[in-house]
Amino acid sequence: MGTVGKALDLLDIFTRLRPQAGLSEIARLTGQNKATCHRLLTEMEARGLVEQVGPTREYRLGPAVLRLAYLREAAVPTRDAAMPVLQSLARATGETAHLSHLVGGVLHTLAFAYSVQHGVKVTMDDADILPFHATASGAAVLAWLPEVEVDRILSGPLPARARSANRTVADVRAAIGHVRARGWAETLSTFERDVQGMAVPLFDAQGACIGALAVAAAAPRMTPDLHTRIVAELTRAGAEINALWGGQVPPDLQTLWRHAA
Amino acid sequence: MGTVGKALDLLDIFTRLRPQAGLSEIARLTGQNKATCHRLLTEMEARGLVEQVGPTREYRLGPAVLRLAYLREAAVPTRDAAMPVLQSLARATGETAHLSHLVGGVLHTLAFAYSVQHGVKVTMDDADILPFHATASGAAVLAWLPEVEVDRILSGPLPARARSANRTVADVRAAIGHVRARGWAETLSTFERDVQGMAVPLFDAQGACIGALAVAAAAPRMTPDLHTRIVAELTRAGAEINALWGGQVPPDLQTLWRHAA
DNA sequence: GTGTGTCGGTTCATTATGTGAACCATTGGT
DNA sequence: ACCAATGGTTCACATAATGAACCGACACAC
Repeated sequence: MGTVGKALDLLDIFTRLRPQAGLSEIARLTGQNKATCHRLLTEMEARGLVEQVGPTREYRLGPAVLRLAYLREAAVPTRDAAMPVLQSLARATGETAHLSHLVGGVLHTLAFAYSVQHGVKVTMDDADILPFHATASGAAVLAWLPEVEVDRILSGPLPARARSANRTVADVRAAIGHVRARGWAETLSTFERDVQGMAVPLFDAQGACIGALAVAAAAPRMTPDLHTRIVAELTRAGAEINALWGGQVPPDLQTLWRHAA
Repeated sequence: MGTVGKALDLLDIFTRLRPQAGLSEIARLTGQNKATCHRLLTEMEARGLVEQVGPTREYRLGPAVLRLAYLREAAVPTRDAAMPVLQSLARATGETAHLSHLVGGVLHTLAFAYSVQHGVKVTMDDADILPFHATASGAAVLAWLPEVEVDRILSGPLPARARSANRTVADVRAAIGHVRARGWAETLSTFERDVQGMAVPLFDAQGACIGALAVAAAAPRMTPDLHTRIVAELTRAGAEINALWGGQVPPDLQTLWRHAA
């Protein structure tokens, strides 16, 4: 792996639960040498990608990332464009809608919208990581990813949540076939108890799968009627976001969605 | 310079006017070898920091920067915290208020707020770069930056705008003294014609200057009365944002601001 | 006080990694 | 058919990354 990759890997240790970390801690978490970490962090600090804070000299993400994000949204307004669709999807279904993005082999929450209809709702957070093995979004993405990518992802370590749900790689592979034939993915009480997730894939201009649009419903209030309504709204919204993003939906999937709506 | 620094420098070529660029163009703009650029870009693409788009294979900022920005704002909500103050400053003065951040020796717009009072207003954009030599924000930052930093910045090339305004390094150095003695910076029709800017510095928890809060007023409607109102509101808002951010304002500056308000 | 464990940061011999001129294969214009 | 771009690749070479050992500072235990 190149030096730049190592440096960028250091950024992944920052999460919502661990917003900052000391030098030794970072070295321990990444398995890199302390001196190496120090050099890489110093170099990133000079560009504002990370910054040191307080007398403990802990590192955290720096202000430069904000600037880059503004420029990205100005150049390609994925979030701004999708937000209205996401909100109308949440309103139409009465449940939580969310959008996830595939970046570097990991599925991240890009945006979400709640419905005001029910007091009990599935809650989310921006930048959360979604496990492939146990979410509808993950299944939707896997189903339309090239075989080699799927292999690479499934050969990785199974996250704790997937193991506890007794989902093996074979289970996931079997599910992929169903998902592809149906045009959307569904999971029941796997990612979280009492959450029913349904998702459709999103594509880029070259027809490569780059993420998923999903509805996360509170399982106790699911009915056959609500289920069909969600499928209809989800496929419609999926087609809409793909159109807004300039995504190229495979023709067979397009017809599946047309029949679902 | 290290490899990581070179890689991150490549990101700086993306601006609002040039949201994407081809490989050869990037190599030309950065002065790096084409093969080097390609390797660095490929490595950054693997982490989603940049992405390639369309049949031209041009590069642009990738989706990973959004995730990093969410995590940054979640960890240290600079923008969210400052936004209300910025809006009330714009409302109280009837002019445009904006906030800039010093990152990697460059002053970037972090946020801004317009007043609805007048149809003619000074307009801004997120992530814009402010020249030190010809803005109130730049002067405010220079006035409270360590001498060595000031030297480093002023020894750099003068931007075209500063030259056209006939402002030399000596001019700027002289101005710094006045700014420091007064507690706030002011420029008249320098950054843009018919724009009067006034700014106060912002500090981090260690008392280091990290940015500026400014009001950009339409010069034609400036009156002595408005001028004193802006100074009062600006210093009050400056103290407030420094408090919100946990910034340590130098004691002598605190007293200057108290007398101005 | 004196050990013992951290911490952030630095040094420097070793070597892995990055470098870049020259090279393809394509594309688009003349 | 030619030329001048483009994005991307190769490989001998040299620069830049590496990491065990080190430092001084701090905090806690005894």
